[in-house]
Amino acid sequence: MPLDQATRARAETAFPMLADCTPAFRDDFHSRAMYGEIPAGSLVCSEGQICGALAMVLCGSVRVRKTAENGREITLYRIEPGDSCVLTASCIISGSLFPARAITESDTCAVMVPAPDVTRWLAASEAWRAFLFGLVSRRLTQVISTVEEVAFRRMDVRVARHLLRLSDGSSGAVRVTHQEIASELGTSREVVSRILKDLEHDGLVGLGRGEVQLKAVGDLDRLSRRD
Amino acid sequence: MPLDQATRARAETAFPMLADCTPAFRDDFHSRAMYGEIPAGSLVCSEGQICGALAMVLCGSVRVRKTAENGREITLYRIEPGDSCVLTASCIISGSLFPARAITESDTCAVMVPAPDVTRWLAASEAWRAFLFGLVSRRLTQVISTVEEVAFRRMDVRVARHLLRLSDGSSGAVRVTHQEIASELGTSREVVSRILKDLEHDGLVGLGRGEVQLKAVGDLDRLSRRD
DNA sequence: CGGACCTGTGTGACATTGTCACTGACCGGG
DNA sequence: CCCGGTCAGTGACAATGTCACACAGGTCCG
Repeated sequence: MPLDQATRARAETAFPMLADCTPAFRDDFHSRAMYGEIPAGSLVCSEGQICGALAMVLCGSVRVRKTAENGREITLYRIEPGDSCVLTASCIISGSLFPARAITESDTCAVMVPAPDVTRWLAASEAWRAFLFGLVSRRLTQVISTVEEVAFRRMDVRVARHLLRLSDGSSGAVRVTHQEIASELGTSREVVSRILKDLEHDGLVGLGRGEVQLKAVGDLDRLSRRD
Repeated sequence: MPLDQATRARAETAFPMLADCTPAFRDDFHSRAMYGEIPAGSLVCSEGQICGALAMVLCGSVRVRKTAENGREITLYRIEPGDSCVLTASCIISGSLFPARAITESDTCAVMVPAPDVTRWLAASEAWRAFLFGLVSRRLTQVISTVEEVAFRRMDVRVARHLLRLSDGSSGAVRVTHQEIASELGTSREVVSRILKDLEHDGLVGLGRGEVQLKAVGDLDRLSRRD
């Protein structure tokens, strides 16, 4: 469905580029973009797929992950409000294949732009070019920092970081299973269990079925900054 | 120095985009681009630097790597003839900082494009847009596959792959130190030494100071495809 | 020639992480 | 209540990372 007034406003809040661009482009954008909602757990884009539209996320989040043959998986990055799937963008523009899987983590709403418009605006609008390149550049930087994490960081540090990210840095309980943490970080459930047990032993967290209580956020933060 | 006739030809061979584009753009490109040579071992771009020009490589190669606090390092990807440093490109266009270090591995020659022209052509030339997005897309895919390697692949498999890459898949000796392999793969010298000793024991390779002889390329290839 | 010195490699001990096999604890629905 | 599914804990062992140190092959220079 095309954009109503309220959705236009939300889009312009999430994507400041739409406020800074020329009125001509903005009108064109709003006349072509479609509004869509995607329930949690949907497969947005799968390995090797050719993408037909660019999703610009307004609410919810999408996890882009890579899965190994043995079932282990790792999160490459997340697409959150104000973001967009650049891999999709790259694939649209370069015609190449999508090298990972994207799955909505929560109910997600987005503005969808058909592929032909994505390329057309690339020629027509300075703001749109800057927007897309900004996305790609940020994404590349994010994936590179993922490489750094995986290659150099100790697993307890990575678990601590992830817990803090989940809790927004505040104290309290986080609802998450050991398996979910393992999938996020690209390791196995047993390793996460072991590390959480150690953290519990040291009083940094408390453990319950499907939840982790952050007890000493200061210590967790210190741990997460090690090395 | 600006491009002479021979260099123009080399550039068009390495970058087919220059042959497929409009004559107007091609002329513009050749009038603005500069030819440059960079000796092996030069630091092309360092962490956090703002890039002033886009290098399009004609010969030689550039290794882009990330270094950890403890000195370990890993190769993110290589820029080889026909490639260009997209991180540079992204940084130019989005004005962000370069998140890694790029060092020439061998004497490298390249065509340099000043940053203002990079953005100007982005508006003016369809071929240039397709070229840049293609680069970025490929690069993102490469870095993602690096994540996959690091997160999921066994180290002996990765060492075998790297040796085969170095030798172009043929038999014979490769001049490389254990430390160099370790830096390439993001591990430590001791681990590489241990794995090479095992490979030697199994008759897959022979070892000498600063060199590895590939003795059973078939077996190495089989190992490199495991999992 | 004989050291001083540098780079490259080998090795043992130990910590961390990954894998496998199995156990039991919790929770919802019949 | 029992059953089946999800979730977590554990021990054993393999693979990898880290540290400390030994040693071997060169180069340079007195």
